[in-house]
Amino acid sequence: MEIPQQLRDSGLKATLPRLKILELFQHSNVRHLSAEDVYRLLLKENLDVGLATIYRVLMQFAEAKILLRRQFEGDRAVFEINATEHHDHMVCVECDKVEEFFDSAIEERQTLLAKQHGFKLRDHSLSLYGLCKDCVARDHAQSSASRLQQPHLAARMMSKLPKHK
Amino acid sequence: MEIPQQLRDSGLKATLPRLKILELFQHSNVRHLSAEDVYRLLLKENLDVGLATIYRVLMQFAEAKILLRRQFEGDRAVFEINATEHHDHMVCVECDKVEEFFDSAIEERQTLLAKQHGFKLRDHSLSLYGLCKDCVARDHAQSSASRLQQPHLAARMMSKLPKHK
DNA sequence: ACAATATTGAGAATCGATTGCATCCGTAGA
DNA sequence: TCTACGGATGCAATCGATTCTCAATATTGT
Repeated sequence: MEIPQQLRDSGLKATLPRLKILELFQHSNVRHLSAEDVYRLLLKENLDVGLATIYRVLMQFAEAKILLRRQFEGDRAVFEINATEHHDHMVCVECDKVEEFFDSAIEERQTLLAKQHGFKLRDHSLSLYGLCKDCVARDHAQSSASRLQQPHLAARMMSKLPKHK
Repeated sequence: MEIPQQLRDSGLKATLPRLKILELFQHSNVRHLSAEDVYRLLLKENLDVGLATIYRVLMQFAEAKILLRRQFEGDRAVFEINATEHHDHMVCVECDKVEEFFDSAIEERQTLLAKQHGFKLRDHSLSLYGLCKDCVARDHAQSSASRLQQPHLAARMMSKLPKHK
């Protein structure tokens, strides 16, 4: 469907910021984008849309079910287009890559467990955290050289790096 | 084990704030506490510990695996004592009650799926959101009277209430 | 008890996100 | 096509949660 029509169907005027933001999610090869991500991507196209507008538009798109809002462990919120089937996520704690997966066995168990608890299920969120295939391989290559000393707990505690670039 | 010893084993000095905070988690009947929750509970015992200290101590306890940090959908971070078996959560979107559950079938599927993706699993987070048994019952009782008009999408968008009291 | 060192508390600073407001613009109707 | 209305935008101010800075204080090994 045409983007402007899709917007009007949700009761939203077809403005430039909204058109461009939706286009971004439909065409970007990165599926999960934060408000800042969107802001910077639009800047690259010489579109200086205010951050406040981006936050507002993302919120409206989420309300209209055009986008899905996701919140991974401690990280800022990201959005993805709501066009594919339901799925959960594997997040690499090293390179931040996000992979998607679906498992009907897990879905069924969730439904069953909710029922057993008298719980009326509205939504759920399952995320696996760890090292993706590439990062496992890379870490393995490096570790042979400098395996000798691991920083101990106290030292690691002091070195929490910011997550975003 | 004695609390002071438990702290020293983690390389932490047995200070009053730390003792009291750990005690709180061991004895409070509410399992999941935010930093603010801890702050207010300590105030009730006439202990005015600075918020910064509480955030620091909670972080250290999480690093030391004494506490587990949890982050539910959009909400602030909460902590729970890491003494019981691993479990996941059902969160009531109406009364904020948190129930815990465990399902080995789900756990196994997660392990399998990670392996299939070449993913080295470190951690995972599964939360179900919906209405708990009590809130389902309460809503049901009220709905017969005022079922007539539901606020429409735009109106609901405008009424995002803050989550904490 | 003392010195060395870790910890605390208060407030300022940061971070992501939201909001108020004056202005601007998309769109339905003339 | 033109116009006016109401929604949409940008900016700056603000928010709540968390982290940082730094001087003052408390804990621990000796």
